[in-house]
Amino acid sequence: MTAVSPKPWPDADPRVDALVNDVIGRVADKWTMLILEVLADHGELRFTRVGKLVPGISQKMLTQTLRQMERDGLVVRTVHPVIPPRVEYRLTELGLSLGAAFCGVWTWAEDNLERIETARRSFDARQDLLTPP
Amino acid sequence: MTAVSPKPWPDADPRVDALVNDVIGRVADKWTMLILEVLADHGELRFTRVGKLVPGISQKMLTQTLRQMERDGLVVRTVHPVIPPRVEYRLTELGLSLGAAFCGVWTWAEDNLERIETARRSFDARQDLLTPP
DNA sequence: CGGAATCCATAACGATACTG
DNA sequence: CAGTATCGTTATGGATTCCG
Repeated sequence: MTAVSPKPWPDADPRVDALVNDVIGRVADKWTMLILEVLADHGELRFTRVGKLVPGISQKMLTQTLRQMERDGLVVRTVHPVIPPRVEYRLTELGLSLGAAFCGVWTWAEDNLERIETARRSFDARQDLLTPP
Repeated sequence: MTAVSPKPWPDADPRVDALVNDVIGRVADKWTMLILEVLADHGELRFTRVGKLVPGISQKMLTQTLRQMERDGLVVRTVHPVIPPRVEYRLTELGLSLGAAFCGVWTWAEDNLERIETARRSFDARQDLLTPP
């Protein structure tokens, strides 16, 4: 992590804001995060292996998400010109740093899972009181 | 942040994993993050005011996202029984802690915006080389 | 003012089939 | 094995209208 501004929320400039939001939108989706995790855990992996390590992902989304991540400079794709083909994926330094940044969110989610589920049940119970069919 | 496991990536249990992923999937979307930010910045806000502070959000998504956040215990919704109606939203302690956790991702995005854009341009340029119509 | 309800376009995704 | 291509479905989100 490089320099951090002193304010609790980093920026107010709407232009930077929009870009940051765009980046986050691309980076913070379900599959990207899961692939990020397995690559951070296992280092370099083959295409099929990544697919097996990410629970419910379809082959289409696997390809698509890996391409995006490659485009964004989060992973490097290495093609070994052999038959059958062998393609390895690993995180770049940028990808690793993103993993580190997201680590806080993962632990937050873990730490607060029950709190959230309790809140949901409570909320849903309140809703049911207002609509008893 | 409470106790953190020693490993670089927090968990390997597939069940917890799935739940965490679910929570992250809900919590890490575009609008939730933006609303989280404006509420963290401004404290308590009225419905319309939040809408104005979040750049391109539609009224539908504003309502929907705020409801979800309320259900998850991230915000509290206070209705003042006056006319015209006055409804205020503010972050709970849980919401604030999520904001703090996401701060790392925001600063990461800010710090690496240019790196990502450079990577994208480079990637796109490489692609164009392979398909010159 | 703060929504709820409806309609509609399109983007996202999964399943399937085919290829080098 | 590591994809690409196509199709059909579902989910998502904007625009609009109406209501207490």
